[in-house]
Amino acid sequence: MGRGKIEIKRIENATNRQVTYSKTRNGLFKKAQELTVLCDAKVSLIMFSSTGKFHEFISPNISTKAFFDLYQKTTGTDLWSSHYEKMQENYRRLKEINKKLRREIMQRMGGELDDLNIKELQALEAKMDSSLVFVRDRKYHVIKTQTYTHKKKVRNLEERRANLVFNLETKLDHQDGIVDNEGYYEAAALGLANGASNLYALRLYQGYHPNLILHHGEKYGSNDLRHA
Amino acid sequence: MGRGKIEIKRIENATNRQVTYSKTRNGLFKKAQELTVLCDAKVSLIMFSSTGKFHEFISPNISTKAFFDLYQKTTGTDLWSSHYEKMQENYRRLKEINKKLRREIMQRMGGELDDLNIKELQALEAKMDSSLVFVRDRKYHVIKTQTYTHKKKVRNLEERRANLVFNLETKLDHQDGIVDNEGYYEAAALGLANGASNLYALRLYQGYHPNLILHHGEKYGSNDLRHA
DNA sequence: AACTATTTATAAGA
DNA sequence: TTCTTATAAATAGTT
Repeated sequence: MGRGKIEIKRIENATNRQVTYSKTRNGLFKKAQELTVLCDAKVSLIMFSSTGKFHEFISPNISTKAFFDLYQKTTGTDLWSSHYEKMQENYRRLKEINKKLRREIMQRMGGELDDLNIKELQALEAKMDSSLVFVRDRKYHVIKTQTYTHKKKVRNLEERRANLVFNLETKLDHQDGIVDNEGYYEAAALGLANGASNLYALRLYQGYHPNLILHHGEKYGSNDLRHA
Repeated sequence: MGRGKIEIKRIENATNRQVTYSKTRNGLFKKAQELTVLCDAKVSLIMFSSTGKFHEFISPNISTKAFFDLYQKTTGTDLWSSHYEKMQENYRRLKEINKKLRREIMQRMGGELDDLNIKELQALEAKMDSSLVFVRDRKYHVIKTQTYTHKKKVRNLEERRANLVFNLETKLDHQDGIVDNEGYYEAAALGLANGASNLYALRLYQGYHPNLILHHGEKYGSNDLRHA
């Protein structure tokens, strides 16, 4: 409808195409709106131009989501099932892996062993045994490192103590020339006791074996760090 | 547009409303089709009449699903999210659990120990140690059971051997009265050697300790099944 | 974006 | 629903 009739086929002139798109789109939206009001209908009209521009009309008495739900209910289709199925498959696989992991852990915790034969039990025991070696080695390494750090701290603190004692002795010498043991320990405590590691240093100084106080709940006499 | 102008408001006469719906719907579909062709556009037009009747037009160069995907991509909405948010949450939780299980296993295999402190390492070692006890106990139990079964089999086979030897001796006595050791063993082998457990029985009969042949790779002299 | 000649859509009636 | 037709509405080409 216009000055001349046009054939219904793609408009090759891009400008004309764009103008026609714009005019017809408005006409469609107007009609959709009229239909909504006049006939009490629900209309969803979505369009993308050839250049990808997006326009939408939807009857004001319904949301896009509700419209889609209605659409799917009416047509019996399920537009998200493909998405859902893919996820469901992933979920199922994850669950399966989880089950296996749990079983592996349970066995490594000493459960669910009933249907293992001797060979399997031996293999499991061997695995656990060698794993235990890893853990013990690691622990040994950590303790060694920590011990080294402690030793450095101790050295540092002993120096400070020596200085302290020296200063104290010098001072006392200048006062009345007498230094008793109690005074000695008090000075050491004042200088050193401000934290667990310092308590450790203090005890070390007093002649305790380091392993005795590194960790609690250990029997005295075990000198093997691998069993600490 | 018609014989008379009409006001844009709901048509109260149901018949008129239905007729107008039908006519306007056709007009819309025709325009949508024209737009698709003339302007190379993608159009989705879905409508429901006041009586719930459903009609749809969609540009032939795209599927409804693809259209919805395009719609969501363009608008940045996610119409499915509410449906599978719950599932996604479960999925996420399962993944988290899985990660923890893997870590636990890795640690029990002697890996990923770097960021454990001494306390944690000790706890891990203790756990693994006690688990090892479970596995050893189970193995011990299985071996004991198997040994018992073997013993029963051996008893049975020994009876058969005794019969065999008796028959043989009787036969030989009747022939020339001589039975040498080689013949003795041959007879035993004939009667017993038809499988691993029978080999076991045979060796047992020859006076070997069972543990020696139950499992390979063990040092002779270990009599503790818990270390078999 | 406006104009307008012309085509197209459709309201009312059959 | 469909057809007809008078008339309203939409729009192609132009400015």
